[in-house]
Amino acid sequence: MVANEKLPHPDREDIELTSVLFALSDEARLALVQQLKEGPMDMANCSALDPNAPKSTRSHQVKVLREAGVIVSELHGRNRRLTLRREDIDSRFPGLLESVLRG
Amino acid sequence: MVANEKLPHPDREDIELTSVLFALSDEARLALVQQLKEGPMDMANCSALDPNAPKSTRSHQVKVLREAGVIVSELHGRNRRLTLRREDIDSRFPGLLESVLRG
DNA sequence: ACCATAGTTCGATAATAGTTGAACTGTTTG
DNA sequence: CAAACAGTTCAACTATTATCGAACTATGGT
Repeated sequence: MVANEKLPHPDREDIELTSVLFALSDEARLALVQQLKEGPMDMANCSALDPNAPKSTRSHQVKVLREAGVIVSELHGRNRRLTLRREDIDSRFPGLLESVLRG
Repeated sequence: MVANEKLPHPDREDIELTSVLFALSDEARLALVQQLKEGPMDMANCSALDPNAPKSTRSHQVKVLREAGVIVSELHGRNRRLTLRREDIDSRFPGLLESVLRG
C-alpha cells in the first residue's frame, strides 16, 4: 500500500522535542522546512537544498530531519518526495511549527 | 541603575531563531529553561543544573542560553540571577516559548 | 538489457560542541 | 583585610556533527 519505504521514520509518539529543536537549529535544514510548508516537494526540486552541494551532503541534511520526525521521505518515482509531518508535530508540540515557520 | 553586567547579552533584535533552537535542543539546558518559567532563580538554587556537575560545566550551560538570548544572567549579591527573556523571545518568535515550555 | 537519474551508504577528515580542573574575579561575611 | 562563596575563563581533551568523494542501490526510460 505504502510506497517503498526502507528509510526509518520515528512514530509520532517517539518524536522528541530536543531532537526536533536540534534538527531545526541549522540554517540549511530550517530553510528546507520553510520551503516544505508550502507542500510536499521532491528533493531534486528543493532549492533550499543547495544544488551545488554534493548529494551526500544533501542526503545527510534530509536524514537529520527525517530521523527527528520532522519530515517524511518517501520514494516517488526515482525521486524522494519530502513532506512536512505537520500533524504529527502539531499533535506532539502544539504551536511549535507555526512559530518556527513564521520566523 | 542596572546591576553590574559584564557578561554580554544580545539585543532583542539580534536574537536568532537558529541559535535559540540550538540552545533549547539540549536536555540539560531545556530543563533549566523549564525551571525558569516559574520565575527568576539564582544559579546556585537551580536543581536543573546538576549540583554534582563541576561549576565550569554549569557555567558553560548557562552561557549558551545567555549568548543565544534565551536568558539574562545578572549579578545579584554573589550569585547570578537567571531570568527567562520571555518578552524578548515572545516578541521575536511569538508562540515559540509557550510551545516549548509545555513540552 | 543498458544507461541515466536520484539518491543512500561508507569511510575519512574537518569543524563544532561539551566536559573538566585549575587559576582567576568580584562579592559578602567575619 | 582575610577567608569563603559563587561563578567565569582558560586550555586541554573528548565527543558529536558536518562535509565530501567514491562505491553502491533502485527506478525509469529507450
